[in-house]
Amino acid sequence: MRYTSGMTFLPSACPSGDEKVQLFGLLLETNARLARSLGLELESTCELPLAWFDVLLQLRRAPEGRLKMNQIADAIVHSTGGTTRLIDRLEGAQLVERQNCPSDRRAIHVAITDQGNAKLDEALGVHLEYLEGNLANRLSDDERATLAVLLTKLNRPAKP
Amino acid sequence: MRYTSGMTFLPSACPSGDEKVQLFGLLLETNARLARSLGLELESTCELPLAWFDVLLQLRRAPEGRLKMNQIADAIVHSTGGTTRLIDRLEGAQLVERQNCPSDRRAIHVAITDQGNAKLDEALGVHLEYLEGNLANRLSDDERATLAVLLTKLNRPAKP
DNA sequence: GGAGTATAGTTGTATATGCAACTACTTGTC
DNA sequence: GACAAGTAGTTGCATATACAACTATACTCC
Repeated sequence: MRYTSGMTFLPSACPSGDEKVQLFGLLLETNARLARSLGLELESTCELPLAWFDVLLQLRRAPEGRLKMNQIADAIVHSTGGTTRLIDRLEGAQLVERQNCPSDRRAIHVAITDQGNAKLDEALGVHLEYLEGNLANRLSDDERATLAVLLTKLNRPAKP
Repeated sequence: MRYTSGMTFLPSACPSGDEKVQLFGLLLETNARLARSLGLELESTCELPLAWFDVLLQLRRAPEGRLKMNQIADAIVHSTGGTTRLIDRLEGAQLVERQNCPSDRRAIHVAITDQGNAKLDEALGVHLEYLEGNLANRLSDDERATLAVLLTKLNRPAKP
């Protein structure tokens, strides 16, 4: 390939090199790699899909260890339909249970069970080890703190 | 809820509050939100799924505008089987084409077509506008540069 | 207090993806 | 130069998820 004039590369139609486009691509790629490797790790050592782990973690963090369906859907960024079936599977495995919500009969409380807590503890062990080798390894304490700040800014919902 | 002693919260079995665990969760969540909103945007305005956009972008960045199947699979972080079928769809839409590789008859070159380039230009317009409103909006130039550095460190393959 | 609107969750259906088994080709070794 | 081992890509099958239509319940405003 030869370029006859100047220093531009594919000048006309190539904002693919744009700094923001690259950053966004990097975010997607990094996430995909980490999610995949962690997913394989959890699946092979705990038989726990990453999505299940995510649900259990959200539940543990929640007050009383339970959330409504739509809160889960939002927290794990799934559709409500997808969440229904994901919870079906978790309930089938007895890691969570559905409970009626007395104050709103449309709503469902999803609570983590003892089995779910035990499974989560096991998975957190694996996860922490994973993070030692893949996160703490690569970023210092300060860098991790900075990253957390930046991601938090990015994560805020869009303006109306 | 009351706590009788000290300041710990769910003390025994709760590294769910661990700083690294939180950071990792934040990364997954941020990514999921951004990917979803960009995907909806691209789909509704260009009829281009995010995965297709990703492939086209990788191809444009590649020298000669083409890559082998396994390079694509790696770049977009899919399995090779998944990539085969993704490329099937893109080829069906005439956005890319498969070409034989003369030096290795097992390999396939996937090249972006003129139609593919046109579609990508259209999508990049939408993407850039999206990034204005969702990335440039929230992070300064410096912050974006920092984020790029941190993600790059995170994105490196694990040690053997 | 009843009609209309909004919200929570589920289900039918379509699609996208991963894994494992497979074919075809290449490379290395003796 | 043939056989073993490795690599590139495809395919069968199972599964996970999204979207849209639907049901049931709650809220609002007249």
